[in-house]
Amino acid sequence: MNTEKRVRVRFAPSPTGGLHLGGVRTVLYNYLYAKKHGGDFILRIEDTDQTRFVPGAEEYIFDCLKWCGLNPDESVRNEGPYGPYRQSERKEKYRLYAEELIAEGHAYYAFDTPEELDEMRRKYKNDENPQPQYDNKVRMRMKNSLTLSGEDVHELIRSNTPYVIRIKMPENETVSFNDMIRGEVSFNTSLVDDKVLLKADGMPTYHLAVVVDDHLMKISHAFRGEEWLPSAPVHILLWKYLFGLDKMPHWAHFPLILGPNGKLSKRDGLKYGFPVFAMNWTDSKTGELTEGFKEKGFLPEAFINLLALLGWNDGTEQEVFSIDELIEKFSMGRVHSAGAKFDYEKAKWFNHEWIKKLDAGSLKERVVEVLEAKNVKVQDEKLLLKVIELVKDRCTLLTDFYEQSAYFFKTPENIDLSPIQPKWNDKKNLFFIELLRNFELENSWEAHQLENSFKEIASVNDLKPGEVMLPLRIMLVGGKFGPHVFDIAALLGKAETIQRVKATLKVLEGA
RNA sequence: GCCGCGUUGGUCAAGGGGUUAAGACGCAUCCCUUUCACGGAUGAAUCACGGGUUCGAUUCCCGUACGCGGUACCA
Repeated sequence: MNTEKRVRVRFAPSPTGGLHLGGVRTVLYNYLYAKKHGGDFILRIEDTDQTRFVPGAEEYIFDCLKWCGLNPDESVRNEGPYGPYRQSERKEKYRLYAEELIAEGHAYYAFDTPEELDEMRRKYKNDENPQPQYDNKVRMRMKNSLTLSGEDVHELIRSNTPYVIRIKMPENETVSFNDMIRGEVSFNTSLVDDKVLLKADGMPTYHLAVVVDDHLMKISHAFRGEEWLPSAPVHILLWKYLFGLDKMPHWAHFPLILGPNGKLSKRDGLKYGFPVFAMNWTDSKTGELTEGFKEKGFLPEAFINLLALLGWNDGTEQEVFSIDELIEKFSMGRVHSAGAKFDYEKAKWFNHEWIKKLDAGSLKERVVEVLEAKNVKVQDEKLLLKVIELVKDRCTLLTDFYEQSAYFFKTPENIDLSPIQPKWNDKKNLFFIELLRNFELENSWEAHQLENSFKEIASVNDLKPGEVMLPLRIMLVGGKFGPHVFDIAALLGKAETIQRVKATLKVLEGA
């Protein structure tokens, strides 16, 4: 195997819809590995299935990667020397290799129609073999260049009979390779089917394309999800036949990210109320919107962090990592081999940690976005920064900034009086009238000063400060939450504070 | 069915022949706080099972069970 070549890794999604958590983690591990080793991260679009073309899906993938900060070094948007980076545009390249395999006896033409394939499956299906494969046991009974005469084959091709090219899996050989995460993995070739390499429309299947492109693009390390492990022997053999095992990239198959039942799916998200895609995705056919982590209020820093730790850790107790720390500390050897169940509670914890960790300046723009989406206008940036600093500890998702800070920028529409109304009395009313008078005379308008005079007036009125602090909070905030009341009043300013107290007092008096 | 990969608290997990089997999330209780959080403390909760190997297995080997993945002219 090539050990000294420049590190080049690739993420090869098929642009068919939303970009899944597991997909982003695959991107991340590829990216981290590339950056750690000073290599290249390539994005290759696997769009060989024309029936599954989804408009906008490719752009969406770029948007997601951009949001995550995992931009490729080479892609359809940033071509390197190994383009094109879209497989549909490389169509012509694959046939040659498929023909080469046939010439060497490693593949064959197959003319079986879909109906004939169905029939074969029906015929051989039984309890012992519920899903018959097109393999060494049946290939000699099918319509292909192994069973037909050379003349017949030529004639069929000449008459434009649709055909595919299948790999001819050897019988009873052991194919093994060394997976960077799992160690040696081996397969008996008799149990693997004769996968289609080139489809009737002339497009390659994933199996051919991945090998050819990894070779042509000089990929040094091929990383992908565990769902690909069963077809690895096909890829290994293709490497052996076409380019030589010594040129083959190093492999690693990442553990799956599981949902409550099996491989995490879009459905799980819907069912259990958490996002599965990186960003919002709208199905163009059904119009169905699937919510993304971004829109749910996740920071990309946290999203990356949580994904990195789902299947990997650095062996210490550290859990919060910046992307630079991840690049520094990542190693394939510490990636788990077992699947990890996604835990949304823990995901939120990561986000909370990142909100607490980031300073107001770095949070600013994203908070403005949240507020403006809810029609809260922010004019005063200095105020905004102070507000963020004051409330960020109590925001788990970015969207929480709305509830936690909107009242600084506009008078609350709903004042929840239920916690104070039952205990409201003349004594408290008098207190607030006096407090208001005091506020009017106050010059410094600073939290400590406000608190001191508040307590003084309370004791003069024979009230415990606690009895009137909650009412003040509700008058200013609208509910039982938020930072220290006097910090709130200080930031609200004299005029606004007085106005809010007056307004609510009026309601309470009227009741 | 067959093939492959897995299996440490509910979840993420460290550890890997001798440990009181870390830590985190979540949960519970308490402290702090006259709100809600943050923070701090404490607690409940784990090596799937059976055989080996060994003086000694959670750790190594083999089975079994279970889970997941694959079994398409989809990736």
